[in-house]
Formats: sequence, C-alpha cells, structure tokens
Amino acid sequence: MTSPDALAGVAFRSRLFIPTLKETPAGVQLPSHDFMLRSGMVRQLGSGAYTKLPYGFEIARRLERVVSEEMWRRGAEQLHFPAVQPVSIWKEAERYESYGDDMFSFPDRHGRETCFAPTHEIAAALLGAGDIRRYDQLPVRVYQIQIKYRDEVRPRGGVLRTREFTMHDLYSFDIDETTCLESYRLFFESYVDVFRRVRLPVVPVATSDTGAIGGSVSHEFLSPAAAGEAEFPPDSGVSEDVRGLELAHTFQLGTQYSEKLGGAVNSPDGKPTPLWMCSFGLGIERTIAAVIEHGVEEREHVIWPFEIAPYHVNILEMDSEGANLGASAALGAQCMEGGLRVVIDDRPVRAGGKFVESELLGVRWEAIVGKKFPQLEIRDRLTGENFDVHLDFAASELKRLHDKHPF
RNA sequence: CGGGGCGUGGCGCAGCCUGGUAGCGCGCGGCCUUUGGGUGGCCGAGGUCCCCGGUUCGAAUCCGGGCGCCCCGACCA
Repeated sequence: MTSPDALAGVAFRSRLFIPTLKETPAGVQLPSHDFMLRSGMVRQLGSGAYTKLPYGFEIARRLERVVSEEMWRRGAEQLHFPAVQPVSIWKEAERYESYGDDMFSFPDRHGRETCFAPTHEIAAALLGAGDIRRYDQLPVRVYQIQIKYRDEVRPRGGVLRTREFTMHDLYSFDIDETTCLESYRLFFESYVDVFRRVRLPVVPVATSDTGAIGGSVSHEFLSPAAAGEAEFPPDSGVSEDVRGLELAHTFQLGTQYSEKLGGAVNSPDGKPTPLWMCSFGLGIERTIAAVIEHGVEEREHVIWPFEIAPYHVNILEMDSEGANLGASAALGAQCMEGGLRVVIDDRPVRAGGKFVESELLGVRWEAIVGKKFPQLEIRDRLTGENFDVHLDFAASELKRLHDKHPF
C-alpha cells in the first residue's frame, strides 16, 4: 500500500488495491476469516496458505512495529535466523523425532536433508553456544520477526492455523536460574503490553505440558473467543472452561538446550556453567484474527485499534462529482498533522457503497462530506456518537475526541 | 490419519438423480436513471463445467481412477 506516512499525506480510496467482497466465500466458518476475506485483507492460495493483500499486510506490519517497540524498550536486539536449515542440527538436538511430520523437510541438490524451520530454539541455542563466551556478556536477548513453516495436520480457521505464519520469537540467555527468571518476567510483561496496546484481553495460563519446545514452565497467552481451540479455566468462581485463541507462548527452557548443544561460559569463579535459556513466541496473523474476533463479539463490528489501524479517519466524499474533494484533502492533511491517518473515499460510488465499505476498512472515525457542506457529520464507530461540525473545526475536534478517548 | 461434505465465468449458487453441447444473483464494461445506506432499467464482455480414462451417436450429468478445498476429531503460535 502506498504509505500515507511516507507521503506525509492522505490516501485516496480509489487508488488503493482493496478488493472487497459482498458475499462470504464458501466454506468460511469464522467471523475473522469472513471479515479478512471480505475486507480484502487476505486471499487463500492453498490449504493453510494465504496471500496478505496490501491492507492486511499493512496491519500486520503495524503490529510488528508495536512488538518491536516493546522489545526495544526492554533492550532486546533484533536478528534473523535462516528459515532453511540442515536437518542435522535437529537430530543433534534430538528434536527431529518430536517435531517429526510437522516439519517440512526435503533433500537439497546434494542430497543433504534440509528443512523449513518450524521454530528457532535450536538455531538460537547454537548461536549462544558459539558466540556467547563470557559471563559478563549476559544477559543476551535476541529476537526476530520471521516466517515459520509447519506442515500442519489440518490447517483451519482461515489465518488461525496455517502452514506458513509470521511469528515474533525471542530467546534469552542468562548465567543462572535467578537471572533467567528475570528475563522471563521481563518479556512475559512485554507480551502483556503488546496485547494491551491492541486492546485485546488476554489471559496468561500456566501449562505443565510444554510440547515439542521443551522446558519446565510455560505460559500460554489466551484470548477469550468462541473460535478458540484451547480451553482454559476463567477467573475464579466459574466452573465452566472458556475457549480461547492461543496468541503467544512463553517458555522457561532452562539449560536443556545449552547442555545438549554446548552453550556454556565460565562463571566468575571460573567454573563452566551452562547457559539458561527462555524462549517466547507470538503469532502475528493470529493476533490480528483475534482482534477481529474480539471486535465482533464485543460490538459486532471491527475497529482497528489506533496503533495498528491503517487509517483512523475515513472521509466520505458524498458528491459524485467530487465537488468538495479539495476541502476533504485539506481536512485530511490537518488530521495527519494531528497524528490521525486519513483515507478519503473519493470513488464514484453511491452513499450505500461508501458506508458499507467503511465498515470493512475498520476505521474508527467517519467524516461525511455531503449536502450540509461546509457542515460535516462526524461519526465515532467506537461509541456510536455522531454530530455535525464545521469543516474548519473538524480536524481539531477529531483530535480532541481522540485524545479524550483513545482506542 | 479416521469421519463427513464440496469442486460449474472473479464471487455465491442452480442444473447432475431422470445424459441432448450451460443458467441465475452479485461483481465487471457501456448508456440512461438515481444521488446520505450496495437505486432502477437497457445493452455487453466473460466458462477447458477440477484432471485423466471409460460407457454412449452424444457426458457438467453415468462408471473408474486421480488431484484440490472445507468442516469435525487426535496435535500446535
């Protein structure tokens, strides 16, 4: 998508590639899947394989930025592990069997067994083993935002379970259990903050079963949703389990990987000490789907939270001739100065079409430039409030309302 | 992998049982109309009916095989 940030200007709907759908495609079950398809965010290419179209990709990009900011605040450094890896490291770590069929693997041209990485604990552990040499380098916290490949038994729910997905994953290395727990707590909190910033209620649930990743203690971050695959006990008092979407998973790995793969440093007293590791993973597409599911369950429509919304204001130019486009553009520029991103629906379609597609954009504010011009109608889709305001005061009023009640 | 279902213009579907060379709605292009909630009308473009093989004078339709997709279950961000 043409970035309004980069242009320091407003976007014009007529020039955006957002192919919307009137009808729900066949076989769709979930609200998030339906919405993503109809709003032109994604298209399916194959089983568990989705193209992210510009609008969907933009939202993912903004979510990734939010995550990166939380990493930066806590001093984690970004790096990049290869997605294509030799199978040998998986065998060395004794993770080949446990991952088994969930891993895409194939012989390369030389006949070496090669795979698409389903996760990166091993690459991280090997990096630590080779390049963390002194105890005073610790803690080391590195993360990446990268595509994971898993040959899922059964992809489902649109973008909820796919064979290729984007994950934020962080790996921490510490000298002992105490500092390892400090790392755990710190980045556990980073996920709490990420979900808070995208207005998603999430419950961290401790699990004993740490699955194929291994480790002693882990937490799943579950977002309550009917579409959820996981069940968990809700807050005290209720006996029925609640369904939730697992958006992130954090692990205290301890020394198992470093002992197996040789990650150790000499402690201050000169003794070889294995590195203590934690790992953290957060699903990007899944979190976006959860925002939609939550929006639909909460208020029956989707409003992208400020931090990940491509646009905050949709200016609906109602005159089919575009008589007030100049004024709309000027208003858009004023809003942008105030930190609100703007799209102008300048398409030559009827009012109904603009209103319906405004829903699909998930934009919070609608500014309707119509008959009453230069009076505009402002609508807050979050609160349902609407009122008229003169063009000259529209931008400042939007800014004021946003500051008063950010979302 | 076990159990269900589906594959027909871009999308949603009908036709298949009772073989006779394809239809509807949406969308798309043009014109008129309308002009703050997908307006109404006229004209038009667009299809290897998933693939291969078989039966038949003739197959979207019947038979066999294959591929693809969705849903439920066991596993996973």
